[in-house]
Amino acid sequence: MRSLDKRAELLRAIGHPARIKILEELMKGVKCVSDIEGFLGISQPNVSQHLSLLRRYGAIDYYMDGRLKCYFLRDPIIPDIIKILKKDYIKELPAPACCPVTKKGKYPGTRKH
Amino acid sequence: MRSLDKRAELLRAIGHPARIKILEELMKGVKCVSDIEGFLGISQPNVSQHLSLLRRYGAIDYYMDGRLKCYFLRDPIIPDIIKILKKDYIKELPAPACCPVTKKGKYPGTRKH
DNA sequence: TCTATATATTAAAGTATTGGAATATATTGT
DNA sequence: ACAATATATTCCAATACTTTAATATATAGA
Repeated sequence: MRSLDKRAELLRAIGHPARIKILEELMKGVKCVSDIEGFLGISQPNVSQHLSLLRRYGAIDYYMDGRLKCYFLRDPIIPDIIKILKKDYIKELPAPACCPVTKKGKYPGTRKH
Repeated sequence: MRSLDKRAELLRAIGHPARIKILEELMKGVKCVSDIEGFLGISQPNVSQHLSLLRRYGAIDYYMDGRLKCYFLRDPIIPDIIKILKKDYIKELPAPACCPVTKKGKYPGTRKH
C-alpha cells in the first residue's frame, strides 16, 4: 500500500482542473500533446508542465509515434479516482447515533446540537 | 455532478497527510479534537486548522457533546476515496496497442519507444 | 461568577504551486 | 545539413498553502 505521504502527493498531483481534465480525456484513449492543448485551451508550455508533473508522479506515461508524444494512463488508481469524482451522491452520510464514545469517553453533559 | 473546479478543490482539501489520517480515523468512528491531536502528534491549533478546512469543504461536520466537539464524516465521497487510496494495485495499466489514432491522426513514421 | 478544560482564530513567516515568457530540444521531411 | 513541426525546459513573479506562536472563545463544574 502507498505510504500516507504518497497518498497525499497523488491527490495533489491530480487536484488541478487542467490535470483532472487531462486524465478524464486520457480515459477515453491516447492523446498527443497538441490534442490536449486543443481541449484545454491553455498554452503549449503550460500543457507540457502539467503533463510533466503527472508523469513525475507516475500517473501517466507516453511513447513516441513519429514526432508526436502519445500520452496514456499508467497508474491504475487513476480511473478509479476519476470515476468516483464523477459519481453523483444523493445524500450526506448519516450523522452518527446519539452520544457515541470517543476516546475521552462519552461526555456526561447534554448534547448541544 | 461536481464541477471540474469543485473536484479539484476536493482532492486538494483531502491531499495532506494529516487530513488523510484524520479522515481514515473518522471512518472508524466519531472522534473529538483531543483524540485527533493524540494520534496525529501535531499541535492543537494545527489540528483545529485542518479540521476547519475539511469542514469548510463539507467533508466533515461535528456536533457538541458537553464541551467536546465530536467530528464525523459528512460527504459520502470520502469513504470511497479513502478506500481506493488504500487499495493495492498489482500492476500498471496496459500500454495502449501499437499506433492508436490521436486527433492528429496516426503518424506514418516509426515508433521510437 | 470564577476557574479549568476544550477548541478556535489570527497573524506572521516559511514553503510550495502556478502560469507566462522566452528559449531549448528533438524529430521529420527536403 | 536545413527548415519546420512538436514538445520540453527554465526562470520568474504571483499566489496559495502550511506551520508556529500567541491569543481568543466557549462550556462545564465548583
